[in-house]
Amino acid sequence: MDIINIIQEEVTTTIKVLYGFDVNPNDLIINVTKKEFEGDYTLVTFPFTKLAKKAPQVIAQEIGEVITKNNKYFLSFNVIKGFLNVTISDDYWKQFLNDIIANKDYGKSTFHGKKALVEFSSPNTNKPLHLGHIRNILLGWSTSQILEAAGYEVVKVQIINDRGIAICKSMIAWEKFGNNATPSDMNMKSDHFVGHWYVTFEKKFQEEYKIWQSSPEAKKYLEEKNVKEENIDAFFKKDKNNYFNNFSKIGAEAKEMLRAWEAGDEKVRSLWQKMNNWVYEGFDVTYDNLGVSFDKLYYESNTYLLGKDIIENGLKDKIFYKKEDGSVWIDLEDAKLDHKLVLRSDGTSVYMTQDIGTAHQRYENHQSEKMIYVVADEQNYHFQALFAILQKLGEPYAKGLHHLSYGMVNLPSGRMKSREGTVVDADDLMQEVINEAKKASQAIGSISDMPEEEQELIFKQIGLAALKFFIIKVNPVRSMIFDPSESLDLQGQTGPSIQYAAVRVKSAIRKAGEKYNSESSNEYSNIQKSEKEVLLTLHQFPTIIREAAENYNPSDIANYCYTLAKAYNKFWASGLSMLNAESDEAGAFRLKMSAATLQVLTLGMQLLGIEIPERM
RNA sequence: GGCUUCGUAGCUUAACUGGAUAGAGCACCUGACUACGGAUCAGGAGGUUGCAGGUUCGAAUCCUGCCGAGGUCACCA
Repeated sequence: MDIINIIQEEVTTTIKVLYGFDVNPNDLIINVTKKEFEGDYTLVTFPFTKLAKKAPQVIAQEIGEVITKNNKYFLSFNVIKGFLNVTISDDYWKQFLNDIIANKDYGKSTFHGKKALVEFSSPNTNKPLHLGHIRNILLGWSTSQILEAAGYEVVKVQIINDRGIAICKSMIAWEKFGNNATPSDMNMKSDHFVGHWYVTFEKKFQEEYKIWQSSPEAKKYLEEKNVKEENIDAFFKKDKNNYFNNFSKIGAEAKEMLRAWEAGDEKVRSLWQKMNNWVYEGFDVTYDNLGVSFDKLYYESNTYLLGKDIIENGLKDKIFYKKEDGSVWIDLEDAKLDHKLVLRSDGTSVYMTQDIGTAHQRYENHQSEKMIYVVADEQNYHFQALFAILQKLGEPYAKGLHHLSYGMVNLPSGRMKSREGTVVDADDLMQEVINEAKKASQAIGSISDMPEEEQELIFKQIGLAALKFFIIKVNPVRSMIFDPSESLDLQGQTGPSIQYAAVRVKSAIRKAGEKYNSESSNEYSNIQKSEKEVLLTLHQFPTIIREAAENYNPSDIANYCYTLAKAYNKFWASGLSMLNAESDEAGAFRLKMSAATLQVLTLGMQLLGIEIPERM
């Protein structure tokens, strides 16, 4: 049984006996004792002063005396103000180590049969993935892993935004300027190829816009809009969308293509198919390199009409209302939101309509209690509204919806802007960190004896560990500044330094071989401070996983892994030898503790999508 | 402007959800490989937790008001 539970139980009954009142065991405040004090766990006794009518230090003293007498696991205690510091006996810790080693799933919860669906990535198909997607994908992936470790059956999905004006822009540009070129003709990764035509479209559009700005038509337009001479530049900058919709030739072509697509025009559909397939081919490579996959793909082209029937029904039930112009709305003021449009006056759907439909469809497909949307915080309001609507519709899954919102990734120079060419490409970035890992590794030379292929694999594992850890360690709610040079760091609070701690253990275990009889670890006495710190940290693992799952927060796992690696490194350097231990018991114990650390680090990092190499 | 999220060392960040002297990493300075892998460890310097009030045994954390930064307020997605 878990020592925290034991403390809770003993303290609860002791309080009842000594002072005659009940406390909820879960309300007790029990922390790991701070390093500067003696003890393993600390009970805070301030909250009991009123009911016990005694000073906190008196309560602590009294409780301490009773529980150390009653339970063999409590070796000793000391009291400082309202803090009762309890030292746990070595017997408990030795048993604890045996338990970890015996249970390869230590830290995970047992499967409880509930299902969680996690949506992440969900890119547009007009250009390649970038740094923003990487944060999204890493959060989605690790959240999925964490939920699974917390006992859920997890379905990983993405909805691919494969239709709309954006992809039409790529298509038009390719058709007009592409001369039927293929990605291999231009020696480009196929999603980058499609992105290239998207950029081309924007460039041509801008050129056209620029020329138009000095045309008679533009002059008339400016007069109509009453724009003053000195504001013209700013006006044109802001008015881009109006130009696109009302004047642009190339814009009209793109819009016409979208219409043709919606009408099912065969030529357009086949070009669309071709472009999208190029993009998917490229995405697959990126996903594969990142080490992520999905269980089910949804395509917007199949789902964008969903939801209309739900709106119709809801209209009958008076959940929605119709305005005179025929548009349909919902009043969300009681949810502290405003009125939201759900159908346009011409009867076509908006984003919200589609999302209502897909949520419904997904529940029908998977019956998942939880549905998690990993989407950047710029859409906070949208998801609040969506969830409120589904609530009003009485959807059975409405209470299990969660928006895993995360902050934008900014560069030291500010926000990424495609127009300014500051978007950090996902493929480039991965390549860069892998190269950096390679350089660093070759400088050390510790794996230079290995076959080149194996080395390359390890460089990749290290580089990706650096990138992934750098991003995941930040709490999702915070927007983060991504400094490329810092992400290449392999030392300090980084993925590679955690890998390194684990790799050293592997090396030591290999060398130890059969040197010690594992059973004799039970005879070890006098666990040292640096050993205890590792044990206490190992002990937190199941709680950390549970909390990370509850809070949908992978950064908890990342920070935990670092804490554990750090505690272990400290032990490693403490002078307590494993291979040349003072006794068989000590060696066996330390080896077992190291193996347990390796096991936990491996699982913890796996939850983040990070692998531990054999050597590095 | 309304709503909303965030403000912690020069920089990137943590704090078990109200607990002890706010903990790390980077950068800077000083040390440690004839011990199991130095991508490490030991130590130094660096903080009025944006500001001002309040709540209480106790506040980075909760409340109020300011200040600053992001996001959002489309018949776009």
